[in-house]
Amino acid sequence: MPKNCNFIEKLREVGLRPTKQRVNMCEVLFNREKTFHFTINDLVKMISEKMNQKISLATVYNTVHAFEKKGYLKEISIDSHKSYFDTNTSAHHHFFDEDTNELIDCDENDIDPVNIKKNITGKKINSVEVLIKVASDNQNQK
Amino acid sequence: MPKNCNFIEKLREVGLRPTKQRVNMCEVLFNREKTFHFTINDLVKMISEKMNQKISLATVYNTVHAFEKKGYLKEISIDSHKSYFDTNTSAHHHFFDEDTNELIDCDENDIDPVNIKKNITGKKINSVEVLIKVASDNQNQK
DNA sequence: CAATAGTTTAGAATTATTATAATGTAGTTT
DNA sequence: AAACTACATTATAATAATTCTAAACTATTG
Repeated sequence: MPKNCNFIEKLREVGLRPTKQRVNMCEVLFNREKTFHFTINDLVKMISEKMNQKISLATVYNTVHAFEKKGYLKEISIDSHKSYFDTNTSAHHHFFDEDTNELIDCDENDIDPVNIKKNITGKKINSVEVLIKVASDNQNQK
Repeated sequence: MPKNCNFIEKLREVGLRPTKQRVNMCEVLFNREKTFHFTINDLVKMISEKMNQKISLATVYNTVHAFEKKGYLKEISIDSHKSYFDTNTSAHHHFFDEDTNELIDCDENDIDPVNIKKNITGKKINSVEVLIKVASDNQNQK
């Protein structure tokens, strides 16, 4: 079976029509071993290059947000200038390499569960996320 | 002694000239019991109202960033649309109330230290921050 | 109090994101 | 497989957040 079948399936599941652009986007996003972190700009470049075909910025924004709303992508905000998306949508933690501006998944086993002893009264915890900022050892920190 | 003396001092320490606008800003920012979370927009409004005098957006941006660079303010990014600053610059964790869009400091004693068992090799950990998103109990989560 | 170095300001420029409206296309119907 | 329809894509315009600019202003120094 052609490798795109599952993407077409996936798009249909989510209620999106499997158009050429969206299938290309899926290949860039989901056709990989490891989870993948990207900015919208990264993604536009990668799709244009890999598929050597231009894709409109608006399409990328719309489709990324459609995937996000349906839970196939997750937004991670580092600071006001750096917003990433992650193909790993489960609750998990991140390293952020300040030297390379790279976002790296934290293996579930490499960090102990966060123990919150006291929550805001009357509220339910929806998510707990840890961001660990790292940098080269021999360098002044941010 | 006039209440502004310490702000003038503080500004001088940081290498900023104690102009009228900056002293006003300091009053809004630092003249309070509890730590204070705000967006740039919040701050402009508060200064204008409290001091009943207009202040330029550019001045607020410049001065906030000057304070941030010198370590008197800390940026906290919730998602790409919500960037907050915090007058508590020590490493600490936050609750984010998704109902009210309010950022709340987490008391140091209310959360156990985060235990990171394995770091990226060759890198030094600069900061570890936990963001706990909460919402009203009887409400569908984000 | 004059000189100067740094500051404030309005508005222009820039950047990231979203909206728009015309054109195009996937999927369905015939 | 032609044609229909609903949804997509696109270039561009609009909006929003932030930064830049250059002229007018002000705190400090001598």
